[in-house]
Amino acid sequence: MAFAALTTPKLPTLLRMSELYAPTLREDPVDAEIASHRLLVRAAMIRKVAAGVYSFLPLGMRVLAKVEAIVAEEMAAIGSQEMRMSVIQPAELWHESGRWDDYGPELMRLEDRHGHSFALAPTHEELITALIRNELRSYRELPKSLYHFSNKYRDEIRPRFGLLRAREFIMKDAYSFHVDQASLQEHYEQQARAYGRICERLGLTYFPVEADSGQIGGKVTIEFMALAEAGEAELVYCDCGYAANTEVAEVNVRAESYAGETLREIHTPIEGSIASLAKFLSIPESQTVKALAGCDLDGRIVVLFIPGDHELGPIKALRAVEGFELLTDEEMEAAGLARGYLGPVDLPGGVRIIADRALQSVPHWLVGANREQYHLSGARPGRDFEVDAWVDLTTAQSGDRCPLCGRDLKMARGIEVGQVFQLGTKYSESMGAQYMDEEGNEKPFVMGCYGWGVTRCLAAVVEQYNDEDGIFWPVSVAPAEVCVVPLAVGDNEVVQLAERLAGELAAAGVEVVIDDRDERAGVKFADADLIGWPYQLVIGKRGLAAGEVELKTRENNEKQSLPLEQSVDSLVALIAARREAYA
RNA sequence: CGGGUCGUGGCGCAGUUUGGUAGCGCACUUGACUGGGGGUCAAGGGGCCGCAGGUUCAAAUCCUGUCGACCCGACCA
Repeated sequence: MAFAALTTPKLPTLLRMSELYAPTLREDPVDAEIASHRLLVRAAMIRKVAAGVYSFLPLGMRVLAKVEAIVAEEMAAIGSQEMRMSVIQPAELWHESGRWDDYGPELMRLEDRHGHSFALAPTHEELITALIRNELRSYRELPKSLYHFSNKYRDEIRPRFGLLRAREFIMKDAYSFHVDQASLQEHYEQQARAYGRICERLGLTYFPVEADSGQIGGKVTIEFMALAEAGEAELVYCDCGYAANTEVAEVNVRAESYAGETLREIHTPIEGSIASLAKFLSIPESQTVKALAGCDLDGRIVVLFIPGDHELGPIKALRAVEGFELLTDEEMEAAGLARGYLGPVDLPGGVRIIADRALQSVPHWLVGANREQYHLSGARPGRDFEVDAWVDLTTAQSGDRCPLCGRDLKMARGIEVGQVFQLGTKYSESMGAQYMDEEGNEKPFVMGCYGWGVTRCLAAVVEQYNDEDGIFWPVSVAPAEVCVVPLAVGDNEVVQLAERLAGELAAAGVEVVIDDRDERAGVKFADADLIGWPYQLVIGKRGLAAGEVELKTRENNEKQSLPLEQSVDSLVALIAARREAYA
């Protein structure tokens, strides 16, 4: 089953800089720190409306339209149908799913004049489930996959980095409905492959990574991470293809013993921290064991032990201990725990001990002695203390080993541009969305959902495609493919030739912008470099005298001379080839 | 939510310490020159100094309140 994509760009193929609303800025906006934020504002793609809220100007809009068209094509290719759902949603639906309360202050709420409550949609599971539950009734109609582009609203604690963490943003979200897990699995894999293709067509360097499902729910999930230093997510990856978010990566951690196996106390007149302990004993931090005191949902105290050179993974801790929260200094004192010198031996009664599974292979541990300025070496699980549970607790880091091939993992930062989830029956059960199977039994739909951050991926592309002069867009999403730059505006010959070439390129289907403003060369070059047209066709008296025009490739800033009369043909061929590379 | 910084033409900033005619650069308008990397000269237009109170003969400047923005933090013992 295939559907034509509805969201297709109807973009004029010949733009005039003299007419375009594109107020570029010479200076960086003060509040912009990262390249994408800085350059998208300077290049007149976006303007800030409020914290984390942006408008798109014509240039940004053209890029958006192209991104959406690519996403729409890939959705159509896997049989997902485009629709459009409302952004204002009745509170009742959110009460039904339980998320009116669970979502917390991040959910933007409003009331109408009658006092009825609404949510501004942060996502659309509730609405689509409510939509289909009375109208999609039979197994014969399944599977179904639907998607839409819409604004999403999330009242972030701290919006920042321009489009990367915004309170209003555009997302493509698809939802699928199935009779069983096998059918869901099939579409889930199609969606994941579509996301890979979208990344490639956008020119993004990316990793699909194992991830946590967070507030959306469900267990299986893959995040699509565009690599970028400005990204807020951290991932580990391996040459063998394995990649995972450090928060959930189940990797093999190296942990080591310190000294002999006899239990003995060491006087450590230092500040109670792993770094100072390792320094004091002149050992690597990996030979120490870090203890973290917390409590569970009922307030019962739990002490977690992890290899000293690692950090606690908060998501993993929550999986191991329901409602896990770290104790404050005061709470530790009240519980009689020695802050900075915590250890597993002779803890107060009733305190549970949960240890990272990597420590299972460490026969004896270097740990706190539960009294100020003393540590224990040779503490042996099973002999000196009992571990209640062995689980995976650490945030993955470089130097950990790949769970697939055992090689050392590397770390990178990334921007999460998309995520695919298997929801299962979470929403269909809580919201009573059922279909009738072959035997006439009512069954909850097995659901999947698939989010793609349209505005965020635009920022991700800029993060990967910028230099000191501005942006260099991949041809697939550039606001136009070629900028024709006539120099010497007073010169009729130059101007007329530029108009002719621009017209011929446009007629050949190339998206062209002509910089027909009465500006000096420097201004035109600076704007063209900033905005990031992939190619600049420079026409000036100098070249003309030799019967040549100049082609600048923005990606590498290389310039080449083209014979005037062949320039259109060769540029048309070049653009066709570039499009092919991103198709 | 905690800590910090800041709100002055469209943008970026000075002026606030020590109260007394609201300034600079860019942008904008007009004219002239100029024309291959943000040009030059000349003449212009544009601001209740975030908002609300207060002190004072007089407030961008001092006081109180309020709103907003930005940065750091909010698990990393």
